[in-house]
Amino acid sequence: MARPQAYNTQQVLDAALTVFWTKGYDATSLQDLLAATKLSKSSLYGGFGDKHGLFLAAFDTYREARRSEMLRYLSQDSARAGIEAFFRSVIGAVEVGDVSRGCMSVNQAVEMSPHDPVVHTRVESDFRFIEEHFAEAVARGQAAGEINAAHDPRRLGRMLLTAFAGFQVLARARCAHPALEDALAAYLGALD
Amino acid sequence: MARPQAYNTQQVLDAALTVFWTKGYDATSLQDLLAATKLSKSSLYGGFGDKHGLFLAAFDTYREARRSEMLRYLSQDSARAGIEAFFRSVIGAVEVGDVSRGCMSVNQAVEMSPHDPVVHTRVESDFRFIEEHFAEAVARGQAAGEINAAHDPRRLGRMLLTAFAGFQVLARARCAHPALEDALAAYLGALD
DNA sequence: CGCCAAATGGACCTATCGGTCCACAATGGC
DNA sequence: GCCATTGTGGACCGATAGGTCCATTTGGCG
Repeated sequence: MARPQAYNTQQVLDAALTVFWTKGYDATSLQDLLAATKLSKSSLYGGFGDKHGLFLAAFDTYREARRSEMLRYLSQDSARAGIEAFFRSVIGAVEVGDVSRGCMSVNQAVEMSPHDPVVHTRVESDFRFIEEHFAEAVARGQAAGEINAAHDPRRLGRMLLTAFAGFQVLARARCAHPALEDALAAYLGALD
Repeated sequence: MARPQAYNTQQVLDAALTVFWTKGYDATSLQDLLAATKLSKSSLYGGFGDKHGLFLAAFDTYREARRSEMLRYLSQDSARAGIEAFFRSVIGAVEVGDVSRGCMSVNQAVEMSPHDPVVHTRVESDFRFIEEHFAEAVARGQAAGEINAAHDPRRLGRMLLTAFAGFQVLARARCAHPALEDALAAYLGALD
């Protein structure tokens, strides 16, 4: 019973996500969101509570998508090649679209995490996830003889996490590809 | 002739800087700035043009201070120890104050650089500065036998730049010290 | 067919946003 | 001591921020 909702929740979240990801939270106005989602104000507030609620919902779909994307890269046969491919995908994302969006978790680590405990928790969780899966990939690479077994996998995982965050910042600032390729080469060398 | 200005420009810039650095550009309101600087609106607009102008002026004092700080660390006798000390200072800044501020250039690479060409230019310049001085320090360390001479200094400089940005992001997100110490150890290992 | 409950459109609200303006205050030169 | 000039306080501005409210629509179920 009752009137069925006229919008597709996932489509709305995707549209909202694009705006939040590109412009950040504060710089995104309700107007921007209404224009992007084609929702009416009441539908937005009825369906998602408020701007912050919509943000969290959109952010969560982003997080989930990015996590599985990372796992897809890392899960290839060669763990070392997986790590390389993952970073190369970050480099490749620099020129997509007119604005480089970087990684939303990194962006939010900078923008909201310091002042918003709810966002902070999510960002922390994302970073832990990244670190752990890097460490696991490193261990796998070591077992396969692709990565120097003298290194502590957790240490390298933590190094790669900082590398990841740094790459995403430089990507958002439209850093030139060669610089990132050079850095990547150095990181891969550090695995030897 | 004419009435003398009642405020100290540098003090005002420092006060404004603290707010912009902590909260970011968009989240900082005129009210915040007037409260922090104790200026009247007309003095602020008369002296700095507008919010954006004040931001740029404050940002520039920040950039200059941070550049010389970096050089101070790197210029010690052992280039390798200088690099280590520099990164350790980033780690040490995590717990200062109630909000971790990170590096304003990194923060602005995320917040404004994608949409603001003027800020973008400054951020790019800062990153180039950091990369170059890392590379130079690496070369110096190689000449002194502290760093493996087989590495390309520019590559390592670029790696350390990504490391720097990553550290600052994690610092702003209040990442725990041990994780950053581990990452630093891995980076230092990569210099061997 | 008619009723109920949820979804919707859009008017409306207050607070605050960044910014302008002008009357007045304060000084150094004459 | 007065004038020219710059600095300052605060009233004022339109635009927009995020958010609420209610009348209307819409569809499934009895």
